[in-house]
Amino acid sequence: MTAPALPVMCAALGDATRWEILTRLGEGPMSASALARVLPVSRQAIGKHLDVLREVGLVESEQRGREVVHLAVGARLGALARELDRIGRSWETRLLRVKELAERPEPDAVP
Amino acid sequence: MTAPALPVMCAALGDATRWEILTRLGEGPMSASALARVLPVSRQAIGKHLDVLREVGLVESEQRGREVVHLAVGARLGALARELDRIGRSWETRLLRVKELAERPEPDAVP
DNA sequence: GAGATGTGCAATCTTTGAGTTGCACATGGA
DNA sequence: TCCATGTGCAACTCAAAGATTGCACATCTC
Repeated sequence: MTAPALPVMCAALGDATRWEILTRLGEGPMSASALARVLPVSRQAIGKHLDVLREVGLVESEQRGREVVHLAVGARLGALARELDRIGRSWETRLLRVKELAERPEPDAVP
Repeated sequence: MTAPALPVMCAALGDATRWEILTRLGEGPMSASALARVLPVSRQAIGKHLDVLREVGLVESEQRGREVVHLAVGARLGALARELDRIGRSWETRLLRVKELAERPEPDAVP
């Protein structure tokens, strides 16, 4: 799967219920019904959240007998983290350059 | 400012227009009106997005004469990235442990 | 001082998304 | 075989979020 756009990835993580789900799935594989027993939402709602998370690669699902178990994919979260870190650094360096220019009184005009 | 909860941070980043805004602000300080001239949304809409971004610390604002200029805060994005990376790693290690147990045929019953 | 530009607040509209209920179907175990 | 459990699909409700328009006020510039 190709990496989804940043806003889509972040939107998938921008919901409290989905974080609850991810936290459980981070501890081990679970079925939608099992999640529904633990969390205060219906199985159908959880199913939709799992769709969203699977869409961006944060969750993988596997048929296991009668049920389907889901699991959180840490590697995908790590990839997102690296990308965000890269962007944050670029903002910082540009900020530094702007400040440097501001503090230098007469930086010479461009030839 | 104390770090906002993860879902809130991610929700702030989970919108395409806000990413547009952040991208511009990452290149240098801009006013809301200047952003509205560049982006295909009204100044008021941009103002609300800036509120959201400022709320989670991704943008800082400064009165400069008649106008208010805004700037993207890379450090905040870096902090989020580190936290996501930490969580992603924890998922991976748990996954490894589960697989280890699964591959070991008879790991002794709990006493 | 007059006009242009930038900002803030409020009311409104519209769409999206989270959540629910209901029903049909498959599958594992007694 | 019967029943409990798990899943999938569809229609519906409801609130929140993105976006717009309109107006009042401040401030820089000519």
